[in-house]
Amino acid sequence: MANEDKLGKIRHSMAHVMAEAVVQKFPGTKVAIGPAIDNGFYYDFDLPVTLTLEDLDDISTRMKEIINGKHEFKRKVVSRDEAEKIFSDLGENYKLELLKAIPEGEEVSLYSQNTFTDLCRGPHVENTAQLNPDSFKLLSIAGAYWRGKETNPMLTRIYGTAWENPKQLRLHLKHLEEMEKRDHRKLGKELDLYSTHEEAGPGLVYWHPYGSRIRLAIEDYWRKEHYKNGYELLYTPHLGKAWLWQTSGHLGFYNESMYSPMEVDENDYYIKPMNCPFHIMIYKTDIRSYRDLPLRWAELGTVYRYEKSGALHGLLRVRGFTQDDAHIICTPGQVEDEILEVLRFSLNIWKAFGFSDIKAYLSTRPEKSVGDQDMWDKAIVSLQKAIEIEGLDFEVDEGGGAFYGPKIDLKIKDALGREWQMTTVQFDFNLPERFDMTFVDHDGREKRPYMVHRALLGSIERFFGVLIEHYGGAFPVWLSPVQVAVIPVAPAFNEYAEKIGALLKENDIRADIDLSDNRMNAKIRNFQKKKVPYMLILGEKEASTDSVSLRLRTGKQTNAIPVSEFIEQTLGKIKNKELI
RNA sequence: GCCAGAGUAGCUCAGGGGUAGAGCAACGCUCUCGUAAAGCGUAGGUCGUGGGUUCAACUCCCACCUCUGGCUCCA
Repeated sequence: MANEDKLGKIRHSMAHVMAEAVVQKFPGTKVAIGPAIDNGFYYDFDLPVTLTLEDLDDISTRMKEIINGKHEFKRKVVSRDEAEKIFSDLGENYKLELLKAIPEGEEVSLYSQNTFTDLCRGPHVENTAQLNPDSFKLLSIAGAYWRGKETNPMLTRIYGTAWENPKQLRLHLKHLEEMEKRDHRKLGKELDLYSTHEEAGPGLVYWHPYGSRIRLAIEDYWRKEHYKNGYELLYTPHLGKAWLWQTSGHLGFYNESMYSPMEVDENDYYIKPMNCPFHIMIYKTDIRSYRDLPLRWAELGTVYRYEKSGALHGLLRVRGFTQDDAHIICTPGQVEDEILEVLRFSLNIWKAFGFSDIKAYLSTRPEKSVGDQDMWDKAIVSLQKAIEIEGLDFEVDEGGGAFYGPKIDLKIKDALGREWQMTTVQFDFNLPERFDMTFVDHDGREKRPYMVHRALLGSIERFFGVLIEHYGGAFPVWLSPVQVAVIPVAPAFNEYAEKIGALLKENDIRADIDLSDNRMNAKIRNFQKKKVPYMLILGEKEASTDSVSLRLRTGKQTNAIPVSEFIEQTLGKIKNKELI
């Protein structure tokens, strides 16, 4: 898109202007790379000082001056030797390294504006006059490894956002504010949904009563759908002896994500980072016929993985989580249908939770991998076919598969347009081999089944985090921890409130009855802050006519609804998974 | 794990080398109330943990833990 190109040029040019400002302000700074990114730009610096947030203001001010100076962006093609001389004179060793990485035969170009020259392929705007000094903002300072490698030195990265005009900038800043408001960590506290505890172990989630109510609603629905779609549900242990993990290969290739073993009766036991080996143990308790296949076995399996401390993030990145895992074991001939079925099933579930903007990513064979080429090719074809039949947008991630098989990942877009990787459907050519899984085919011969791993929601914890942000805490009725708040207008009507509350509970509606000595207005405010979808206000009028006065969290109110009608209506909304 | 910033009452936050402050919440009393906060009062903190400097540290210094923004990694 032409517009995107234009913004890209603006952002990339902003990065250069920022680099100039930083180099001017902090002589001795070496510059690394500074690309345009979604919504803005960044630039990585090797600075002689550490930056503070106040420095960003100074840098912005200097940037505005540079922009207002109406400097031309000049492009110059130079020979490698010339470029090398320029950057070694400047002492820009990062640029020299980048220069060396440019393939032979490719043009080496420099871009200069005002006092700053950068090794850059461009393109840029023609003149800083085309940048608006009031449509960018420097946002944050962060550390970043040179070229993204952990062993390389840590550089200082400054992130900024830049737009064509101040209005667009304002809109974007508002969007950022909205994201902050919906942050699941903030809402998790405000709505009393979950907590984590440093003294009890970081990255481990404690589900509070209201969070648990939501989780139960999710899991109940999940189980029902799985039974409906031909799955059996399993429960398996949390620990397994080293033998299991040796056989599966996890001790070899997954060791650094696993918790240290504990010794029991002179054996090493490991807490599970994955559920698959356990499902395979169940598979191997019997001789399986082709008539038994496909087997679809699902489990809400809680796993523990060691994550680097800096990687932990609210519910989205934790050390203990429950996967909505399943393994499909089938004949090679069945696999195509099974994949299609998984995809279809998955899309239905996403729809029920209110997500319909979904994109698929197909990952193919990486260099280091197991299994013969023919199997890989066929598997990839069946994955792609399924994506196409379901009419999903997709991208191919060449070589992005696991070493044991190709996969489809689904990324879902939330209400704010952010993509989250949740569903994963992965072929496994490794475990059936390692565990010597077999089935007896038509011809009486033992053959190797295909195995497909899949997680729909991914993990309950992460899904919950995304769900909170998607709805901004205002969950659809069927998921709301409190579906109905019952509020008497005065203590004299407590009895009627209790009667109505009991009736709701009898009908499996989650109701909280507020008999505190708060005034009615305060009660409404409290429930409003908890984003309870329905509030029933009960006083003389209602008690005498066996009715309720309904207030929605939107503020809308309807008076004198007969009790039975309200219950029926609410049950209908729950069943149809309506927002409110 | 790495770079930077932060950690003060249940929550949100102020303060600052001389014995710790507000609002909300909690608790008690009064009020008996019609669609987003009634009034008054009481209680609540080894100022993240450990060490150091100092007559004196919540404040300054060091180490560690955790959180936040990133990098790396990923459900």
